Amino acid sequence: MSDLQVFLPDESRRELAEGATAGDLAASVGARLAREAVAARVNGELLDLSVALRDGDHVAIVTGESDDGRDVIRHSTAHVMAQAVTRLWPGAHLAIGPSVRDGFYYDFALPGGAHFSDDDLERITTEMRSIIAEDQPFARVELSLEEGRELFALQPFKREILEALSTTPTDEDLAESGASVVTAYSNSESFVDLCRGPHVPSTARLGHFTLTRVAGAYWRGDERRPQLQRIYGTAWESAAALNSYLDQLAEAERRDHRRLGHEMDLFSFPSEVGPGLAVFHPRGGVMRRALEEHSRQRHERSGYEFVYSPHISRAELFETSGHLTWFPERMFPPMTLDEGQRYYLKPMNCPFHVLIYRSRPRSYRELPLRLFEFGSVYRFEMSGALQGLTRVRGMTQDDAHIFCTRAQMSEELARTLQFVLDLLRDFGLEDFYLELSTRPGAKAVGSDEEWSEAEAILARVARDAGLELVLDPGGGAFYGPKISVQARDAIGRTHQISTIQLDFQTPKNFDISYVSALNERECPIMIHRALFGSVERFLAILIEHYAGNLPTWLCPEQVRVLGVRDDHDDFAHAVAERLRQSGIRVTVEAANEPLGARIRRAKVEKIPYVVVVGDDDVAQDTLGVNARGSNDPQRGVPVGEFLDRVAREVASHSLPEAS
RNA sequence: GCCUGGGUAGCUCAGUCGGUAGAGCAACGCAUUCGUAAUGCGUAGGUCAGGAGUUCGAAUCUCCUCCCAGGCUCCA
Repeated sequence: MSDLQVFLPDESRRELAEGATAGDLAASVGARLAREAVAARVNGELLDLSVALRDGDHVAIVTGESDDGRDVIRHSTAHVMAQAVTRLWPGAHLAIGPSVRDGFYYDFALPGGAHFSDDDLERITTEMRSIIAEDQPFARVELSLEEGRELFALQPFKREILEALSTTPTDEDLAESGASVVTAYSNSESFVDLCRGPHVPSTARLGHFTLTRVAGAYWRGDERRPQLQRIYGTAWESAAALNSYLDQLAEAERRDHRRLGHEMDLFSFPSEVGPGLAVFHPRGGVMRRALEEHSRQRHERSGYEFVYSPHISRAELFETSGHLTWFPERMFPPMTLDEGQRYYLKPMNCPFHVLIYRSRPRSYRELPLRLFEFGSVYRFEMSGALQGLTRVRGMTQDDAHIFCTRAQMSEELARTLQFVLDLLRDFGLEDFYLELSTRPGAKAVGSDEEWSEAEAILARVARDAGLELVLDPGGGAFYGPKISVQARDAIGRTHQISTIQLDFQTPKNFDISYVSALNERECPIMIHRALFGSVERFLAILIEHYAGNLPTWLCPEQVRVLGVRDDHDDFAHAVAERLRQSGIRVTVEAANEPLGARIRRAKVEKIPYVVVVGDDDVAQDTLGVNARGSNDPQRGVPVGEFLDRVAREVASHSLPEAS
C-alpha cells in the first residue's frame, strides 16, 4: 500500500508508505545509497534522515561525498567530540561546535578554568573512537523554550544562545516554526546537546577524523568576553578523503614561504630588529628588485608619475586624514620631539600624496593625476597576528593614488582594474575573482548618496571585467567601498591581492581642489590602489605559488656553470662571462667535487639551468643544459643558442622549458 | 593583547632519574679530476633563546622576559 509520493532530484516519482522517512527513501532506492546517506535535502532544506516525508516533497538524499554531506559529518563529529570532552571533564560547559571549511571545532569552558594541552587530544580521540564504536543514534528532540531552559540549566553558553533566540527570532526557519521551538540531539541518556542539526543517523557513520590543534577563542569572538578552549579537527567521508586532505596540508607546509625563504636565503626576521620586521638578503633582494623594476616599468607606461615621501610625520597629518581617529591602536605610538611635537610612523601613504597634489593649484587638464610610490608603511599589528611576510609591522606598498573628476571616475576604475589584472598575469597568476566590499555599518563617513553611487560604479566595473564577482557586505573602508582582486594559487588557495578603493572623503578632509573648464573650483575624487598589496606579501604568495621554483626572470641565480674536471673551469668561467654580459645571473662552481654532487646541490637549490661543460664543449664551443624539472639533459648546445633561449625566457617571464 | 605548543651547532633533530654537550647534513682543510641528483679523510663549530632562583651540581626543576608557530563568531 503506497499513499505517499515524493520527487527525486531528476523529477522521477517514488511511492512510499505513509510515515516513511528520508532514510526509508534512500533504502528503497538502493542499499548502497542507504549506506552512504548522511542527511536529506527536503524541499531545499537540509534535514535528518529520520524526518518523516510528506506527500509531494522534493527529496535529495545527501551522501558524505557532497559539500552538504561533509558539513553534516563534520558537525556530527564536533558533537561526538563534545560528548567525549564531557565524559573526560564532567561539568565542562559547551559553547558552539560548527563545521568550518575542511573541518570543525568546538568551544568549551572546562571546570575549574582548566586548559587543554596537546596531550589531551589523544585522550579525546580515544574517547571519540569508543563513542563511534558504540553506534549511538543521534535522536532529535523538539523542545519549547521553557523546556530548553530547564534542560540546559547548567550550560550557561547554551542558555545564552536560547535567550538570544527567544529575543531575536531573526532566523527565518525559527520565525516559521513560531520561534518557540528549539531542538536538541541526544546521543545517549547521558548526553544531550542543544543543536540545530541535522546530524548523521548514528555515530557509526563517523570515524575518518583527526583532531588537529587546541586554541583559545573568545566567546562570540569578543575579547572582552570569557576565553574558551577550542579544539579544531578535520573530518571526511572516507579514509582516502581524509588522507588526501592531510597530504594537501603537508604540501602547503613544504611550500611555506617562511621555510623556503630561509632555505633559499631570501630574507629573515632578526629578533634584534623586532617581530614582524624583515630584512632582505642579497638573493631575496634580487628577486624583489626584479619584481619592483617590472612594476615600475608597467606603471610608467600606464601614465603614473613617481613620488617619494618620508616615513614619519607630525600627528596633524594623520588627524586630518582620519587615521588617528579611526585606528590609532594600529599605529605605532608617537615619538615626542622638542616643543612637544608628536611624530608618527606612517601607516599609509595617501596623506602624503594628497599633500603633493595640494602643493600647487591644479587644473582639470592635469587629471587624472596618478601618483605612485613604493611606500614603506608601519602598522602596529597585534603580536599574535604576525605571520611571516604576509602579516608584518613594516612593509612596502606599491601604492598609488589617482585624482580624477567625477566624470572620469568610472573609466579610470575600469582602466585600473584592467591594469591590475595584466600586471598580475605577468607574474604567472591567472585565476582571479573579484570581491566588492560595501559600506561598513558604524564606521562609514560620507553621505548615503555618495556610497550608493560609488558602490554602483564599482559593481558595474567589476561586472564589465567579466570575472566572477562576490559580495562582501560591510567590508569597505571607512572612507569608501572597494574592489579587491582575489587570486587562486597553484594549490587552490585564494589570496586577496590587489585592492582598488574609491574615496570621496579624503579630498574633502584636505580640502583639495582643481579648477574646472568652467573656471570653477571642484573637489576631485581619489582612487587608492595597491596591486601587490605589499611587496613582501606578494613575494610570499609567489614563493608559495611556485613552491620556490620561480620563473627564470625572478630567480636570484638563473644559471650555474659546472666544469666536468677542473681543467674545464677556465672555459666554464668564459661561458659564464658571456652569459653575464647578456644580463644573465650566473655563477660557476669549481670542480673539486664529483659532478653528480654539484648537480644535485644546484637542483636542490632550484637553479633553473645547470650548465655542464666538458672536453667536447671546450672543443666545439657548446655546453650541456640540464633544466629544472627535467631529467633529460641536452648535450652539445651551442653557447649562443642557449643564451638566446634564456634571454627569451626572461623576457617572456616564463618558466624554464623542461625539454 | 589572550590561549596552546615550541626555542639545544648554519639546518634537521637526539640528549634517560639533575652528574663533563651528541649525530646527520651544511661550512672549512687536505686528498680525489669525475659527462648529469650525495667521493673519502680530517678540522672547526655551543653563554642549550636571555635573566633570576632551587641545588654540591641545571639543557633538564621553578619564576620572569624575549622570539617563533597555530588559534581568537564561515553562529545552537
